[in-house]
Amino acid sequence: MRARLYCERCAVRQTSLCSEVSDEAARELVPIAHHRRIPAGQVIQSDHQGLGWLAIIVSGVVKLVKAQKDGRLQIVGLQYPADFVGHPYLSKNSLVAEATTPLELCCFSRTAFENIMRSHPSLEQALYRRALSDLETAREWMFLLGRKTAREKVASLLISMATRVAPPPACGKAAELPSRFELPLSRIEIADALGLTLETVSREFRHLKDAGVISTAGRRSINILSPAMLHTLAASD
Amino acid sequence: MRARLYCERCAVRQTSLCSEVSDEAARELVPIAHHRRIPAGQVIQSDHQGLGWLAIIVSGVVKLVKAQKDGRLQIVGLQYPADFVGHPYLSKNSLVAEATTPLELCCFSRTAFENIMRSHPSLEQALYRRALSDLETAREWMFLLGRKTAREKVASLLISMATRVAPPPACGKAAELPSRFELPLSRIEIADALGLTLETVSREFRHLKDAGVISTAGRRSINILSPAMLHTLAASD
DNA sequence: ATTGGACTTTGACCCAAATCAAAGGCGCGG
DNA sequence: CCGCGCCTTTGATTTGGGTCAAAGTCCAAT
Repeated sequence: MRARLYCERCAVRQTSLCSEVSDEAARELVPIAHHRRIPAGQVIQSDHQGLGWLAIIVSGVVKLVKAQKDGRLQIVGLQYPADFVGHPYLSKNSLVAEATTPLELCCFSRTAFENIMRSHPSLEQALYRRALSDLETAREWMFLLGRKTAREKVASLLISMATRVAPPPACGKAAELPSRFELPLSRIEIADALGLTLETVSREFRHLKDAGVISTAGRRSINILSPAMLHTLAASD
Repeated sequence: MRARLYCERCAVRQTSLCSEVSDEAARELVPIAHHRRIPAGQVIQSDHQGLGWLAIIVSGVVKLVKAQKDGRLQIVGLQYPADFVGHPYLSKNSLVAEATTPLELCCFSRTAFENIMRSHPSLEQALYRRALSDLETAREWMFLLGRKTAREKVASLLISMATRVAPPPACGKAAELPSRFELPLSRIEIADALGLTLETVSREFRHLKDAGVISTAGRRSINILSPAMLHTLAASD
């Protein structure tokens, strides 16, 4: 199984980098991989001067936060298992990446990784494709922020989180919503992702529960009672 | 002058692709370049099945629009002279690119361009960097959509358009706001870029004029009377 | 120069979501 | 098992920006 090529403990799912690069590139990556665990809430890269590392998420969720000095902040990206964290050729980005749940990472030192990238176009291309996919995600999110109502925003985020947190669908099958999943974000974080306040998020959760679309157990468990209704409320075309 | 390498009529400014790739790559690109003019308002790529072309903007502005069937729409990107339009390895994107002003493009057929890209890593890397830069722009924009007030949104967009529409600053100098520039967007387009309505945009223009920050001449000419005040109102940190 | 139509401005009113305020409940450490 | 914080819910009120409506302008084609 090729996923093992990276690193013994990296049971990263099929979609990860391993299946996108040439065998030689993968073989060179193995020895420079190392694991790391990060507790929830910890910042994972301030990344001064291009130092630090790049990583593939093995388990857990990372939020990318853009903040202003006046205290306002907006979550501008969520990275799930198999996603890449950090960018080579770092554009001194003004982002903070933070674990929203306990995290398992498969890390590569930045310089070693960039060296392999230079000699293996397939690796560079794989990252390029990921950047394009991130861009597409960001633009979809821009539509949500600019044009959707609070209700649609919450429904959309629930769908997107449920899809990404669930195990990947069998090859060739469309992704389906799980009937139950764990929220990787608190109410405040959901609000910061959607450009809302936590009170509004809470009220929309209440509405979804009253409408029989979802039910909750504890603070983080969500049951999706009516996937069809949820999709309708999300109004994603 | 290296800019000429691309194509005789491509007086694309210094920042463009030409200065970012190897000489050999640039030499291969020249023969496949061709020019095209596009009137304002015209859609420039629906790009079915990866056909069509990729282009560098020589003059004019392109808006990237994401629309839903219910009529809501959001501008999710603006491309200015020297920017790239379209993505290789096209991720069948759900975007429509449209000229907001008359446009001059330097076009490359998609397949020819991708072939050159495969044999010239410097070209691929240049596009990768552009994608990362687009991503950074998109995330900045997400903050604006999610967390800024109408006034801050309008001020921010004015600054960004004024900066990009102006001639590039002398090497080593910081970009400075021109005292006068032409808006590349109508009021409706500004509203669609900022997640507002055209009425709100109009009212914020009025406020900026009353406050002596800008003045207008005709529908599209803007005079920046107080760049400092404009920056303050934009609240970009 | 005239004129028609689209773009823009302005005004009046309304509503979705923010803000302010106060309980309530989950879960962790003792 | 208990109690204390913090996260979350709920309620009351406010408000920024949206909606609806009407007048005013720019400008391109006649």
